[in-house]
Amino acid sequence: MEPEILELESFLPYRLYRLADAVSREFSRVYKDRHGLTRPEWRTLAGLGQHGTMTATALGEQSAMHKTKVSRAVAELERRRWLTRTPDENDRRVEHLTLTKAGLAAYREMVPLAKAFERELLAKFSDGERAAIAEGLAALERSTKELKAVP
Amino acid sequence: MEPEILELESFLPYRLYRLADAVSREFSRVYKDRHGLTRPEWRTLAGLGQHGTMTATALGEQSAMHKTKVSRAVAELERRRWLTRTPDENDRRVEHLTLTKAGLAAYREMVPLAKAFERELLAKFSDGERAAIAEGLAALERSTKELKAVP
DNA sequence: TTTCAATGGTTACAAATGAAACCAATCTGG
DNA sequence: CCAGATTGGTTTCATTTGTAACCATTGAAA
Repeated sequence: MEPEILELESFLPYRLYRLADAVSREFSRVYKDRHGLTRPEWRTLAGLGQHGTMTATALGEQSAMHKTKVSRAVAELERRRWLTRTPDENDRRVEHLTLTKAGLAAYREMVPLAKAFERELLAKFSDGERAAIAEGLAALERSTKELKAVP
Repeated sequence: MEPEILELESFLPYRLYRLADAVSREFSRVYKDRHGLTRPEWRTLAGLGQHGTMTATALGEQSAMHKTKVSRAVAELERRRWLTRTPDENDRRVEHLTLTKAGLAAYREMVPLAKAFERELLAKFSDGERAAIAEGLAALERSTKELKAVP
């Protein structure tokens, strides 16, 4: 029996990784060039901007980050005075995180840039392609959720 | 005018990154658990297994890795005696990389595992979903190629 | 043919990451 | 009530990564 060959270019994990890397690298310029944020810091800002107040654990779940990443990102944003921590009344292990005025200002400045980035990216496609992207990603996401559920 | 909010969960760069991270993390068990390879090392092995002989530059292009990653991965695989370097006859800066018997054996052992992984992942979807995934990814890839062409 | 730019590849250093240990605080079962 | 397990979050350490500088060689132009 003939030894098999794997075509890397069409291998799903590789394709996804490469795609994400390219898109995400390009988008990182928006927050890196502008404010010198790292990706975890940007996600933290985005999470708090979107939800108002969150705990570190909730942030980690929403934005798919390991708790050490969250911890470090929060520390840095606090150092910049972009967020504050408020201890929970009932459970003193928990802190509630909220953006300060400065943090909120940065968030509001960034949102339109993020949306414009996405819009421009999607503008290149036909309606059919956009639909395929939406359906394809949704299907893949469904399948990775199962991965998490089982282990 | 109302300040805008960005829904992170539906933001394309974030979705792609999360997806790639989940899939690629899961797949990494195949080469990490088995042989303690890093992702660049696995890709190097895959590239050489697929093409027989390549230069480091070609490897970097094919598998979308920065040249330092390639350099380090090659050094490690050489240390394991999974590949050898042959200086180019005409240009002494260039080296041609080839898998040794041991490297080839590892490659051949891994290919079926990789294919099985992909097959199982795709088995969860309907024909329509698989078609959407194929079309959607292809469209996205086309668009990121443009990104590279322009900068 | 000498000089200067470009190319293939490696190395040094700083920053980002992941794993595991850790510290409190809280919850649970006996 | 209290010993052990669990949870929220931080820290430490080793590994991985990215950037930039670097070395050697080759190519191109004057």
